[in-house]
Amino acid sequence: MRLSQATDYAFRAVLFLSSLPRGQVVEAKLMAEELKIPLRFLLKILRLLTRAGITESYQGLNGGYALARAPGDISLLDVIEAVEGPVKINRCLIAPEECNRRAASYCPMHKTLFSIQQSLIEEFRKRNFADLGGGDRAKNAEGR
Amino acid sequence: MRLSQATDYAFRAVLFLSSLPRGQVVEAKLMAEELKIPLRFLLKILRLLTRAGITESYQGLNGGYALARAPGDISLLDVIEAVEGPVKINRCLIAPEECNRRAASYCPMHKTLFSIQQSLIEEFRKRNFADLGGGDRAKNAEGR
DNA sequence: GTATCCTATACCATTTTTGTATACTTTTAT
DNA sequence: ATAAAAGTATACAAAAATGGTATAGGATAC
Repeated sequence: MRLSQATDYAFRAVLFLSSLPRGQVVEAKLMAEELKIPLRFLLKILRLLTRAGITESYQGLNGGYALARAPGDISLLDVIEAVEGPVKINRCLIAPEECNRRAASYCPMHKTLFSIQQSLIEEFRKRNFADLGGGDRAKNAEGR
Repeated sequence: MRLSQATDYAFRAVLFLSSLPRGQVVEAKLMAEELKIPLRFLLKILRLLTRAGITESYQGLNGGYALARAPGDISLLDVIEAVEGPVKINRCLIAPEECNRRAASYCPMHKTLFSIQQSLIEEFRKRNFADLGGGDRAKNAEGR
């Protein structure tokens, strides 16, 4: 019942990028040092974030990564799903046929876990990276 | 971000016991067959549940397991904690020194994840095994 | 055209989870 | 008493997931 290390790293990376002036490009090597994340592993994670439209990548000299959207438009859920895939708190919610009693349709356990899962997802959706520390500077930079 | 197979088995076992008349003792072998759980693995899980005061065990001939409390007094959280230990959704919430930025005290990520964790825990605490399917029969058996 | 940066895929090591085996203790019925 | 039927305890093994690395290649600015 725990988020992976990769997701934790992803949070940090997005939080870091959120703290920079909008559009600022940073190379992965710098982020890796700053955030104490193994470079290769961070690169892998950043590719997931890019594929999910959370970050943008720039190849070549002076390349790097930047946020693809405003911090306020990136939720914790977005990052989690980009890295881990959909949030599913139990096996039977992933694939009903894994419920070896084949009881998914009427199993009360099923219904209850689904409901809890939905409220967890909602919690993750509610929080974005402007609400978090990094967002302050970003908000200021966008001039309020 | 998923409950373990062991926890899923534990849910089933408690749900099964909840569906029986109060105090009824059932041997592990029967439960294993009924619920399609490997016997040895189930025994291990039942020991965790017993240690947590959720089930009671009886040794010797005609021994087995029964619920130690009424289904309505057993929450999903009780079972999860018995099997997996405390619910901690991120590493930095387990051991602040694992936050390799040593920023636990002021890190906004930290605060936010903690708050989400608390509401998840609350959800798990709210649901008990009388509310679930098995509880019906149990409630009836206790005569309402 | 080359140095610098990202991309893609495959690989490996470690840890966690799931499941099994072995030896032992408790209890009850005979 | 004692044998059979249960649970207990610990250690071990297999499998899956996770974390991290390596290698080869592609894009871009200068």
